[in-house]
Amino acid sequence: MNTSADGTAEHAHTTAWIASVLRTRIAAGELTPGSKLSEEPLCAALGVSRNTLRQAFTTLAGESIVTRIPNRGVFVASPGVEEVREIYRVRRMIEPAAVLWGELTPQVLEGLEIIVQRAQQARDSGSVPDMADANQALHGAVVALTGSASLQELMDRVLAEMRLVFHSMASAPDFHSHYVDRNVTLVKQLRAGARQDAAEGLRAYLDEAEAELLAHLGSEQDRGSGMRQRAG
Amino acid sequence: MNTSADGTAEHAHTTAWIASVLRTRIAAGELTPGSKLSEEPLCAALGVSRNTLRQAFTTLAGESIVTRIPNRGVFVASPGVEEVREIYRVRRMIEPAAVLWGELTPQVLEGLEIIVQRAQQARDSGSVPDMADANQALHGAVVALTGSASLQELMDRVLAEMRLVFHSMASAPDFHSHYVDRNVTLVKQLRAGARQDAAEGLRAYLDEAEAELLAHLGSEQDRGSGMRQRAG
DNA sequence: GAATCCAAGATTGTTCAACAATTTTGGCCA
DNA sequence: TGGCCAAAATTGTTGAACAATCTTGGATTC
Repeated sequence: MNTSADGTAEHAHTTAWIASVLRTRIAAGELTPGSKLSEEPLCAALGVSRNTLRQAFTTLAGESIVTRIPNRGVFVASPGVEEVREIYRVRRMIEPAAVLWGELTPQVLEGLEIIVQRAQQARDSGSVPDMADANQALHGAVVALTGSASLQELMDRVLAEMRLVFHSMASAPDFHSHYVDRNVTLVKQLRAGARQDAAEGLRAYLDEAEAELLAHLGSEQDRGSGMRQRAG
Repeated sequence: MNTSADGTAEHAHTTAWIASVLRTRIAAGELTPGSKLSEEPLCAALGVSRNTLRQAFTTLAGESIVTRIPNRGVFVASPGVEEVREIYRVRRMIEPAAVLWGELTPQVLEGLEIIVQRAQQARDSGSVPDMADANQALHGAVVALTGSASLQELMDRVLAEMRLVFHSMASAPDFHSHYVDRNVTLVKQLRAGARQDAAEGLRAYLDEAEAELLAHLGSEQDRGSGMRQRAG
């Protein structure tokens, strides 16, 4: 019996639906990194069979949103130091590449401009979550310059993993406010067609952001429940 | 009852095993692009239950090796013109990026050198498959310069899709022989530390290769059984 | 009291049989 | 030939069952 509530769930969609529900809950921080997703309770809570839940698990594991340990269960991914390094390895490649070789149409530049303004407003009103959102939106839009759905998907996964990193931190200081101006500069350079400068500035920003995040992660050690992912 | 034949198949591995078997058969061209993977016959052939086969399908669909159409079944991916364009969008970003910003150790350069020599030998002996292999190995090794497992995984998927493109072509002309020298030049430039030149040459090569492949694909039209993927 | 070992219980991985929903097939009719 | 419809085949999902593995709690030993 599919969700009779609002309608859209005929036949052949419940697995994808369950995967999407879990994805959303994890992204929202309801299911915290490292926590176990036991089959029986979840089946009952979601109203699906164990088999379809397991299939949804397979989907999420493929997206690295969840970690499967044979015979032990599946856990919300809990990215640690090594995963953060990998995140920035990816970003340091594809973001500058997008800036150097992506397509810069007036419409796209307009979109970037709007996002940067949103970030400035968020900083003015002191809203850290809004600043984080705007920052992610901006860097996602940068990768969109490539016009590639695969790269966009990879970037989305990377940004989702970043959110997990933030969710797993006991204290979440303001990582974003002093990067707003850098983003303003980036967009200004793009508007001026200074791709080379934009790419270099972007790489410098990514180096700094990685270092700052790693420093905070190192200082926080392992207190809190979030057991780290085993090293790759 | 898992494979009792050679041993390694205790508990909790058959889904991954099945996925790997299918992956291999598709890569080898035994299962041709566009062909349908019906559940019942495959279950019988592989000796697994319908449920685990379906789970393997979910894994492969996540890797874009297979296309799932709700209520119709799963089919071996059959990349067409649009997919080829996407492949080269990705490659035109991450390969030059790897060349510009990857880590160039002497060991890695040595590895590239060896691959290029393999390509030259393949050309001398006139073996098109060996040339194709060497070409893929070289470009995979270029992406490995990034040090990023995620980017490597993306590149592996892209190269696998390229193989599908070749498998779906009725006639497979020699796409590689006249690119061997270009690859030699690329490695030479890397050895000399001329990253900028290498990146530009690489982008030019990718543009040419894409154009040539698209031209051949366009001339071949739709004869043959391989129905194209529906447009994205 | 702390550490070790072991059997009972719980959990995961897989199979099987069933059923609803949907698609495909094959024949009938105009 | 072309369209229409019921029968058959196929997919998506469920529920119960079982083997393998992990976890737990207690008894035993030092």
